[in-house]
Amino acid sequence: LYLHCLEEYEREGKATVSSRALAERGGSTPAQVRKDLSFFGSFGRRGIGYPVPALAQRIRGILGLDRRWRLVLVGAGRLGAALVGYRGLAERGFDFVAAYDADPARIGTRIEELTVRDVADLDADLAAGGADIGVIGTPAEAAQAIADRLVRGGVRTVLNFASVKLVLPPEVTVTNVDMTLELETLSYALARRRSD
Amino acid sequence: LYLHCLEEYEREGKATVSSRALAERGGSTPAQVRKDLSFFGSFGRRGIGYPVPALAQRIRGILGLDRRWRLVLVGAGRLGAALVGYRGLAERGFDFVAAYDADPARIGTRIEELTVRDVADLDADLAAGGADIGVIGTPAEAAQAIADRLVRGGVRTVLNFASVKLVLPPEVTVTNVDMTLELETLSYALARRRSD
DNA sequence: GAGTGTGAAATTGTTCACAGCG
DNA sequence: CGCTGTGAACAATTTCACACTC
Repeated sequence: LYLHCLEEYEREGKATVSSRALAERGGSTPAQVRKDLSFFGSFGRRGIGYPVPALAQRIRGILGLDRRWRLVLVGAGRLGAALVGYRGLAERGFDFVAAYDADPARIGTRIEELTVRDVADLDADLAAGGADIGVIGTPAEAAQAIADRLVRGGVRTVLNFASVKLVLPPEVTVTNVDMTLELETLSYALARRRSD
Repeated sequence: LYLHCLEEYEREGKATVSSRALAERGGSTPAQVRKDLSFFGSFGRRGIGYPVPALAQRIRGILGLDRRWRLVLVGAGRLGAALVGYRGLAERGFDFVAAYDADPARIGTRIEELTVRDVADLDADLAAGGADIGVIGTPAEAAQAIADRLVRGGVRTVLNFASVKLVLPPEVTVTNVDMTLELETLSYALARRRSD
């Protein structure tokens, strides 16, 4: 989040920014900003603030955004296609190198520069040339089996859009994006409002 | 999350479930489960556990999932189309009642049963028949202006897929889903692994 | 005996406030 | 004088442990 704010300031041409300014943009507090940033080192100058481009570059390094990562998509439905087509990801260093599906109607179709491959090829492909991040866009029922195959193929990081908690070894990092859950949270906010 | 676990147990036909079992499925701890559930009341029986269907129904009520909510989509790109087409949302009580876009090439096209309308009609449509939740699938640059118009039209709950922090009055509940942010988090996990 | 509900203890996270530097 | 970096105070959350019930 700090990086996103810093990049805004970069575009505005600001040379330095104070913890107070960062906090206002990021929805935080000045003390919180200073504590968070100090975890990784002393980037600011007293009396001046934080140097915008240098700190942005530093955070990019910390986050590993100074290199490119190889992504494979499994489940090339509309959501998957939306992701592959999203230019913002390539700009940030995330390259989709393959897309897979189990549906014969989808296999062979093109999404941007990728041709959708048969999910049966997944294991062999992973063995041939690895991937850094596996993106799961399959229905919930298929997600766990696909995740297991990704991990067996050497993938240690998974972005999961299926609405199930994946059970994977602890060395695998999983991030879940579950629209159902998000909407249920909003539903709770709406329900609260009505009864108050 | 507890509701999702309970529904799994419901499908399996289990009549009761212990805090320990819920914790294992949900990736939590037994004490945490008991504290969380006790916030809303005493649902369990000592020595037995929690009654699965009754508790699920109770949580649905708490979350407001015992009624239907009206959603409008603004920004009918691939992501938006994927959301409108996702059957899981209708099953949970979330109905898309309209979709809008600014691109003349998209206006008039169909997404499932919806015809994409001109975003210029948004304000009048909201005045005519309200919506509960606004879903923003526009590019980042357009998101704030659309959010303002949604709020002026009476929407008090927003699901935002654009990669910007929306500034809105405090009575409006915003949930952000930002793939870029999620992938950056995974990038950090990958970068950490390499340097350890 | 199994398992909830809950105060009290332990831990974790946030805010304060100020010394110290540019 | 403005603003960071940080220990100390404070607040929130999680875990413990046990009385109580089925």
